[in-house]
Amino acid sequence: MKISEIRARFLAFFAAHDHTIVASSTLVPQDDPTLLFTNAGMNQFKAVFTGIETRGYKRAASCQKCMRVSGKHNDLEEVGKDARHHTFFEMLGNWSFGDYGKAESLRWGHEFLVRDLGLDPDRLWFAVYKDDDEAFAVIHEQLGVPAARIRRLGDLAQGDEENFWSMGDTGPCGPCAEMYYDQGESMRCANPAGCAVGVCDCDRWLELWNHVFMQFDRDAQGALTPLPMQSVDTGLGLERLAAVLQGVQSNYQTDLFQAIIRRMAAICGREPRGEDLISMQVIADHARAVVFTITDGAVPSNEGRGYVVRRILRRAARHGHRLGVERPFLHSVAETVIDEMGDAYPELRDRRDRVLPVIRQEEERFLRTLSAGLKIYGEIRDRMRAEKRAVVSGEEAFKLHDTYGFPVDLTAVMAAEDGFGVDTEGFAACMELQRAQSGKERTFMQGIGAWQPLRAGSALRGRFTGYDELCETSEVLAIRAGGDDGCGPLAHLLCEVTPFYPEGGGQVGDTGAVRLADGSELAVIQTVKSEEGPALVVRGELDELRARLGAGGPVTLAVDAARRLPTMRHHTATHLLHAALRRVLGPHVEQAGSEVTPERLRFDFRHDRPLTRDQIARVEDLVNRAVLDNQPVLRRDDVPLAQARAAGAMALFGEKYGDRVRMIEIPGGFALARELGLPDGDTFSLELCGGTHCDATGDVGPFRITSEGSVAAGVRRIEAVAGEAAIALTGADRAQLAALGDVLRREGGAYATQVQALQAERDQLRRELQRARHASAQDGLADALARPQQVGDVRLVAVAVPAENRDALLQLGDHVRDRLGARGVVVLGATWDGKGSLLVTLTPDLVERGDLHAGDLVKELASRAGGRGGGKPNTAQAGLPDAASVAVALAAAGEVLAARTR
RNA sequence: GGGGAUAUAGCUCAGUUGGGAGAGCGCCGGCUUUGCAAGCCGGAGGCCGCCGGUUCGAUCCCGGCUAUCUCCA
Repeated sequence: MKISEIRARFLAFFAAHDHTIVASSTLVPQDDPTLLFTNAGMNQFKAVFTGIETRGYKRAASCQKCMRVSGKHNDLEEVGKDARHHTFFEMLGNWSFGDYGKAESLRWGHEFLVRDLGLDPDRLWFAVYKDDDEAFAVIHEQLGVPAARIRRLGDLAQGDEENFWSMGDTGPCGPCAEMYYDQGESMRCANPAGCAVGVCDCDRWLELWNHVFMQFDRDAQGALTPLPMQSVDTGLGLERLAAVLQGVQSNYQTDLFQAIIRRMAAICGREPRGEDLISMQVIADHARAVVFTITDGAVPSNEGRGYVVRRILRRAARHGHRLGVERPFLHSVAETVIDEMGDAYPELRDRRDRVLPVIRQEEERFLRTLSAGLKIYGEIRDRMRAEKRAVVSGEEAFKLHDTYGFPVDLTAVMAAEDGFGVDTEGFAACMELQRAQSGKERTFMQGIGAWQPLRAGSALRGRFTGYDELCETSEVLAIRAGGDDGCGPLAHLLCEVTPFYPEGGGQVGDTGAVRLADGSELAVIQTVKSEEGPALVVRGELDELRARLGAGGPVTLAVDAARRLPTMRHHTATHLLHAALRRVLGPHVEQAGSEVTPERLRFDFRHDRPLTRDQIARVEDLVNRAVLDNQPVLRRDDVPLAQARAAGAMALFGEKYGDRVRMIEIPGGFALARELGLPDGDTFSLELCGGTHCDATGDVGPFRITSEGSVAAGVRRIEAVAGEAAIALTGADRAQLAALGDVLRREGGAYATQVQALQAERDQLRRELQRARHASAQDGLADALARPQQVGDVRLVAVAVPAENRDALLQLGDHVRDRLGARGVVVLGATWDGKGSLLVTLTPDLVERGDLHAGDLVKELASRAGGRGGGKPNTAQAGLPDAASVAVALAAAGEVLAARTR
């Protein structure tokens, strides 16, 4: 049975049992800083389980894209070596939100595996939590599984959380039941404690399906109280289920992986055997991970999830290298992944043309890093040979890895070719040191406490009204600690209704004030999201604030309109800019990030080359025309996601959306229609967006692009201003131009041409002046040259010259030296900027002779005149305090030279 | 968030007791050549990333900033 069929049958099975089939959520979670990637099917239902969010269904099933890159079974360096572990994998799951419970979940699970898929029921084993008699009974009595094949595991009292699931130390938790498949005696391990479910962790006992029963809420003391809404959360690994059904012993032998491995074998021309097979498995796994993460909006970079993507991609590239492939190849493997999985995940096909080049670019970048590293390695090798060492030190290997991104295993390969070893222990020690160092500083985002209600019994739910209101009277529901920003402790307030917009979607959080019942005020310095609603950030100790707020009577919440209004202008301008960019550059332009503040807007988007000046002008023009059109900005709240997509709304790459979304639409008016040749009434911009906007485009006011540049490969950044800020900018520009006009004494017009002419004239004059000065200086020197001082066997020319900078002085020195030809010493003095300067130059034969050194001479002369200097044997310079000291130094030249020459 | 490295001509990079900025490729001009990713000669092109400090003097030493590369989280 092919993987695609298993996936379809799972969903069909649960659909037949009244489950709503939910699409996989994106791999890149947006509002959850604790999560790098979606790592379980239940991620998208987290808020539903905790009761904060409700959906139109109580039963759901999905096939979820998942990524795991850390943890003992998912260590990146281990993936691909064994039969089971992956970075990217698919998780089948069914859920009950306060609907059915253990019995149904276990029964359906069993029914699906045995009756639908035809697994041998005698090979199924079960594990339940020690005290979960209910689950035991269901499995034993209703499913007819002999007691001998049901194990009781875990013991919370002993700290053994086996078969007991929890989200964290506190919160929802409960027992779970696991379904295992016995792969047979031939797969058993040699564990001395025995080979059995719950004892060993080997491939004989394949854990297929985990059913979690969320029954309790655990408090800080560890006490369990039953939840009002009992839920079920299950996870069934698609890859391992497929391996069982296809009768193979490794996930990599299933149809989907085989297709990818075959492709790789064709690319490198090797057989999938032994070490080569391992490399191909690594590549197969990583190619899937790379394709899916990039499709969902991750981009290889040097931090956060982008860094994970890069590491995976580079590891795959490295294994390709090992297979003898020296040119970029991953993008072709990626094509196979897209071909194989595009039916189940249409987004792979939709984004194909964006994803493949990203992969290729990163691979090429890696090749560059490698060749740079190779050079550094070459230096190390030369040094080692010179020092007659045979082992690359841990520090050296680590530096290659840490600073130049050169993989250690490759260092080892290179070293082996040169007959060297590598100190891998030393390397590991360096690595550990760095790990410890960065771990130490992990206090980020800490200090946010739990909400403390001001009055018992009120629901902790804040409603946002800021789309329409800037001021509200409301009740403060709860307060919590908000960490410390370095200027003192912070606290968060949760209000029943709040006009304050929390930071999100690129838009900054609102600031403003809370007026308390006693007439005093609290400054709101920021607003952030929380699961319960917008949290107003204020300064102060928790206890002190609680005292001031009392029992939470009504307060007045006033948003700082002087910041909010320009922010709204910039947000609406951002949508216009996005639409204009797509019109001017093409539909491939996609938002890659944005920041909207009162001062300006910043917009990052995908485009692979710099914008020309003309394109920038056209984009700015188009936005201004859209403003001029003064079309209403239409806001539609609560639109079903599917409907919004069907309407062609631009969803932000990687943003997390619920089932119902908010849509911002800007119609294309008459002027725009003419400008762009659009059909009348066409839409100019349609985006999913939670931000605050102007009522009409005219409110945006003038729009000016202030900069265009690059932030990462394939991503450009535009910064712009609208409204007041644009007026200010225009004013500043006008003032600049006026000042320029005043200087040039011209009204308007051809400033550039005029400045060019002035520059040309200046260059000309400068050259002429230099020539004239040079000529006159040489004239002045003619006299001195004609009568050089004879000191011993050398001739000395020591004279002051009218040089006006160092270059001129050096040139004169050269001139005199060349005229002297041989056995000549030149000492020139000059004055500029009120300070004296001295130059000593020797003819080459004297330098060769070795008894005279220009540097020593100039030092001696300078010291006699209160200055200092030095230089090379042939030429040297010194600085002197003033013009008078130059004469002193020149006068001493003969005496100093006489003392030194032989 | 924390560390390491790099920033010099359009591109790839050299440049150490701190003392006149270089090469190769590319570009422009001339000569040569049946043809070629050809040859020869000449030329243009640089605030040596930005700001400050030390120094008589900084591409070079020190500090800060910015950008890029890279590792760890």
